Amino acid sequence: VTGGPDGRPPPDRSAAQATVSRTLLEGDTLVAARALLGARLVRDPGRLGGEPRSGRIVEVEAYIGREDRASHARMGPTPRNQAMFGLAGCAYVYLVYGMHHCVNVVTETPGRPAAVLIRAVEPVGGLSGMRAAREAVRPGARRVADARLAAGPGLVGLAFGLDRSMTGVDLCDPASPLRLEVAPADETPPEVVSSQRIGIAYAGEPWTSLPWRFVAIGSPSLSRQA
DNA sequence: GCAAAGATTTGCT
DNA sequence: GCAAATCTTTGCC
Repeated sequence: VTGGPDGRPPPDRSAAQATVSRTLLEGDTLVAARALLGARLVRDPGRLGGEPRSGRIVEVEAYIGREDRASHARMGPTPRNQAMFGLAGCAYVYLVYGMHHCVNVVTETPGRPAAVLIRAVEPVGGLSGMRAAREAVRPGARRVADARLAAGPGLVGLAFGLDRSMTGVDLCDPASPLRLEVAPADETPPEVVSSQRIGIAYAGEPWTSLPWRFVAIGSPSLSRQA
């Protein structure tokens, strides 16, 4: 290893885990959605404090193109959804029902709106921070099992301290405060099953029936039974 | 300018 | 099983 222009050694990134490849996310959204199962969602604490929060992605949904009547991109680019028309690998975080923040991974090429909604994560690290976030929103609420801390799209946002300011963050950059890391090399890839997307009855057919939801079979952290 | 519904979660009936 | 919480964005007047 040679030194940098200023003579100092380059920063040591050998300990950092690799992030999900942008090339993968720039391709077919259904392929990317399946591939994201098993990957890790990681949040550096920053001003939130505590240890880094991380978890294994176990449930996702695909939203593809302007023609998808269930997609936020169905009415063309707007201030809210413009991230979906941007660079693959960036985050699109939106507020739903006035209280829940949900995070998507943008896919495909700029100009064509597509994204993968992260619907559920199996907590791996930083669980105390996830519990603290929950307690801050609902003081005295019933205590849930560790596996249920991020078992739904709104809960992922809460557990990882996300809001719309995270929109545009590059999830493929190892230096980002929020990123996607590949699964440990010794981990067996999850067995995957697809089914209909949830909560999109307004879209009508054929959109409501498309099998664009993917879950890791047997995970205790799914938003509902596979 | 205003009314309506939403890629949800929770707790009570 | 059902309705409330909560506020942004969209659709129509």
